[in-house]
Parts: sequence; C-alpha cells; structure tokens
Amino acid sequence: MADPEKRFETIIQKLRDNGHKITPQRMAIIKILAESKCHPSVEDIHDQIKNNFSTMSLATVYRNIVLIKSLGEILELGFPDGSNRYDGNKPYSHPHIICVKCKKIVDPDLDSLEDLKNELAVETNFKILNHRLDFFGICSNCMAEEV
Amino acid sequence: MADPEKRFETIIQKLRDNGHKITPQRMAIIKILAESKCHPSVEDIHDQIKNNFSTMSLATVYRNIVLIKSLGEILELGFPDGSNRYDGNKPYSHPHIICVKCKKIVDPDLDSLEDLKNELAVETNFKILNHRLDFFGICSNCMAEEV
DNA sequence: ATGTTAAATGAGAATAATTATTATTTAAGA
DNA sequence: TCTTAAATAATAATTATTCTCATTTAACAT
Repeated sequence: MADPEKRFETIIQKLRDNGHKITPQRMAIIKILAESKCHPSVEDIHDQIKNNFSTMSLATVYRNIVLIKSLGEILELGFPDGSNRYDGNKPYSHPHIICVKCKKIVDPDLDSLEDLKNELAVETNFKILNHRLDFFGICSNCMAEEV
Repeated sequence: MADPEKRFETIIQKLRDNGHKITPQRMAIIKILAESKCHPSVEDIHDQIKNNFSTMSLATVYRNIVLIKSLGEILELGFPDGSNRYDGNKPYSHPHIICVKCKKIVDPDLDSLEDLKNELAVETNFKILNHRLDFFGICSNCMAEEV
C-alpha cells in the first residue's frame, strides 16, 4: 500500500498541473480516496464528508471521481449489483480477493500473474493493456466463525 | 464452447425440475442465452426476440434472467459503465479477454490459472469459491488495422 | 489587499436502467 | 375440457447517476 500522504499530494499536484482548482470539498474527497480503506463507494465518501461538511453535494463527489479517473489517478471497480467502489491508493490494475461474508477486500501479491499474462498473450495474440481480476471466497476469520 | 442445443435442453430441464412453466417467451430467451454469441446484453436479447414476438416485454427478459441465474445456469458479467452481459453457454467462472476496439470477447484456455489460484490460497488463507477474470487489450485484427 | 473571471459547487430536475405492480393470459396437470 | 398457480405485457415506481443553472470561490493580476 502506498503512503496515503504521498498519494494525496500526487493527485493534488496532477490536478494543479492540469489547471484545476483545489477546493476544500475536493481535498476532502481526495483524502479519502488516497487512503481507500476498503475501497469506498460514492455513498461512503459522501457520508464520511457530510459529518464535517453538511452541505457537501453527492453530485460533487460524482464529478470529482469522473475528473480524477480521467487523470488516471483512481481505479474504478464496478460490480454486477451496480455498486461501484474506488481505489485511489493503487490506481492501476491489480488483483483483489473479496470475502463474500464480511465483504473485506484484500490486495494479494501474485508472482505467477506474469506467467498467466504471458500464456494469455501467446495463446490469443492480443496485446494486453490492463485487467480486472477478482477472486471471491471466504477469509480465514469468517471460516473460523462457521460452526 | 458447449453445444447450444444441449445447453438449451439442460436449462429447460432444470426449470421443469424446479416446477417452472415453459413458455414460448422463455424458450426464446433461453435459446439465445444457450448460444451466447458475444455474450448478449438484456437489450440485445430483447431486440432479437422482438422481431418474431412483437409484444415481448423487457421485464420478461429481466425476470427470466434473474430466475435462470438463481438456478446457476447463466454467468452475469457486469461492467463499470453499467452494462451487464450474459453467458448461458459457460455458466461458471472463466477468464475473458476483451478487445477494447471491436468489443469482441474471447474465452482463452489458461493452464497456469491453477498455479495462480494455488499461490493465492497460500498467500491469503482464503477459501476460494469463484472468480471474475477479465483482460483488456487489442486483438490481432484490430492491431493490423492500426496504421 | 482587492477585483476579475472561469471553474466548481449545491440543490434539485432529468435520465436511464432495473424492479415492482396489476390486470390478463396461459401452461400443465386433473 | 377445466382449473389454477405461474407467467406475461404494459406501465408505474425506484434507484443510481448525470445534467442544469444560479451562486460561490480559487487563482491570478493588479
């Protein structure tokens, strides 16, 4: 996991470089995205900020996510049930493993992913650009709780 | 790819076994899902059937997909832009590689996927149940077209 | 410091995809 | 053929996201 402070600064700088203003609302959103505890949803972000910023609009969260995504600084994870989750800490393709019980999301390091990509490139002749790899299972904690 | 005829029969039989009626609309939907050319969307299915069945309702397509999904006979692929695609031919987790130019979806055979799963299980201590693996890239055809 | 201006925001309306409702139709077994 | 619960068509309701527009404000110049 990258240092949230550094990620925050990186995103802010990128916005500055592209001529965008740094507003308090924007900073609050980026602070949460830079940390990306548990890959928050738009609602999560909005709820969290509303505690300090009672007038924070949902539209502002959406707008900022679109903007920062267009700069390549957040990764969007869409799920079939329509829930979108965001990761501003590691904004590039990487595998996840998700506990179907407690919904925890873990980022594993998988050395053999390179082998898989090589096999894929050879077999399909595609030029591979990025990926979305999610595994679903039950974490050791939830497994222990099962009787 | 499984034989679409066989897949059709399998799904129909499973519906019968669970006490569901076999209507013409239902059969038309299942016929398309059993083949799953290019993993159709709800709209694709509806449009295709409307040619023969002018009164076919969108809601019926949605309802049948929910039902057949609950019986484990179709795989739902949700994408971040909100588009959901369906595969009733191979209704279990399997990797895809998707051309970002022509949107073609290919199902590769990846022997090294087992190694990856093993590495993952060891590293995370999760009990792995299923997965969603999508690679995005450019197919050889589209690559050739680039100047 | 103050003024200027284009960008950003808040609030609510608009949109689009999906789900629910209800009256009507129909598949399947008696 | 009859009966009945399930399925359908049409449309209303719902929900997540995007748009609109009046207002505010960050950033820059003076």
